[in-house]
Amino acid sequence: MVLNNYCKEDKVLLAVDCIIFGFYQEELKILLVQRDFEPAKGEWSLIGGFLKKEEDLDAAATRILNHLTGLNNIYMDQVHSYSKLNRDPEERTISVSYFALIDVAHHCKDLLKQNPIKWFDLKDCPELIFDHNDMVKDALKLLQNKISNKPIGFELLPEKFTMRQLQKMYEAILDTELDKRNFINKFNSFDLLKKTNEKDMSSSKKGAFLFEVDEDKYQKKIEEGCSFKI
Amino acid sequence: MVLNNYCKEDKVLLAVDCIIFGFYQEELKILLVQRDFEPAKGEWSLIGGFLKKEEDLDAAATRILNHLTGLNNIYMDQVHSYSKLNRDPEERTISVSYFALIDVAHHCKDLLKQNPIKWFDLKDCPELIFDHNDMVKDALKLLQNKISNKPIGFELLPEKFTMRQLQKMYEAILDTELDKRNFINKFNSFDLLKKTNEKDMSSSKKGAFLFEVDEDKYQKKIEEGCSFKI
DNA sequence: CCAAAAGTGTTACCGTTACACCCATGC
DNA sequence: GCATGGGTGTAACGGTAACACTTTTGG
Repeated sequence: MVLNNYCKEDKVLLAVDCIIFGFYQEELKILLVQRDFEPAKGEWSLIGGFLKKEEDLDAAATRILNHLTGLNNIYMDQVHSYSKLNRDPEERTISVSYFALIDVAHHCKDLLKQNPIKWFDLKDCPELIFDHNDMVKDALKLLQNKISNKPIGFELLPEKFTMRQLQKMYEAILDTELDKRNFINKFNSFDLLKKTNEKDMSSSKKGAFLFEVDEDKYQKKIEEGCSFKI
Repeated sequence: MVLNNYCKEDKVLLAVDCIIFGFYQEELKILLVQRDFEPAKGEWSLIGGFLKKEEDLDAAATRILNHLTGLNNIYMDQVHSYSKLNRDPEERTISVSYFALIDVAHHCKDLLKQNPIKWFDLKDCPELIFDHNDMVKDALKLLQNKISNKPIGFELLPEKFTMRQLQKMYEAILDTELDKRNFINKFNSFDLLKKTNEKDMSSSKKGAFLFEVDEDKYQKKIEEGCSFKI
């Protein structure tokens, strides 16, 4: 058995593609870029780049995201590696996908203007190049799975949010409707949130109380590995 | 924004490492190889190889597995990609891990003799080279997660098996004890198995009926995406 | 005063869990 | 005849799901 029979010629180009999710107007959004170079110039694509010698995959994904959004400390998760022989017609490329959750409000709007990037409703996502549509599907599945077990959804919301926003976010991600009272009861049972004295007045006359994550409790619960099944 | 600024020098070596699970003696097992070359000669390692130009990752994993076990049609799932800068001290290598479920009974014993490979109790797994211990942990987590939602565990068993074997396999994977009656009731509610007229006489005097998967129902249920929460 | 969203508890139902005894047979 | 594992059903419990009315206030 020979395991170390590798050839330098078998080295490949490694790309990182990011499925960037956002949430506003009660919809799950995805950030896409219009390619300004061949092949597939003018078509929509995930935001991506190539792995560099001096970084690992997580660092590459972070760099690519920071470059396009100006944000640091973005929540990210590796999803899958894609390697079909002709997925990139230009050159053999393996791509590792990451999904990212970003708070659209924090996201620097200037960069949106400087770059040919745009938020799309996930439900209204255009045809993407290569196998990027598959990547989006797989990323969504993983997100749905993750959020059903860990309360990572906060990453999509501003620091303070209403219970209704939180619920709508879950509904958008899971593509389902949830009962208002059951949702609140369930979420309160997790004991993760602090009620603030502030109200959001933008969506009703009465106003809705804003909540925020109790970071101490949040960290503790995550470490304990509690179940957050919604 | 420049997305296509890749350099040929950033190409990397891509490895595939397989976490091969088996099940016998009521224990979850893992197949490991003792390295017969430097670096880390003599240490235990996952079974792996390098991606070749003309194949994708799934094909590479299949090839590596077939080479060592002689088996085809092995159940496999990609787990994760590992890319820490110095994970392989010899040369920058990114590794994509796969877990595989194999029926140890079908697995050709000659290959075990020809090669420095050996089955270990997962609980008794030695220190492995590089980040292979992490790979095993991650693979086990994914397996536990998968088997809680899809009935893939059959892949570890011979074609015909007793309910007790099935239960012990779940117990081994999930590292928990299950109630005999509840397990059988639950599993029967999935309506996936056919009772045969044969009995396994090896573990009791009365003998235990052998069951087999009803392939038609199995395929249908998988497609429908039914829940198989144990 | 009315429209529109916020906020709040209780009950019925169903799935999960806990649990014990008889059966068949080889020795 | 007895020790060993095989096979079976029911009842209590707990979590999930269904459900409606009152409150607030800007216009």
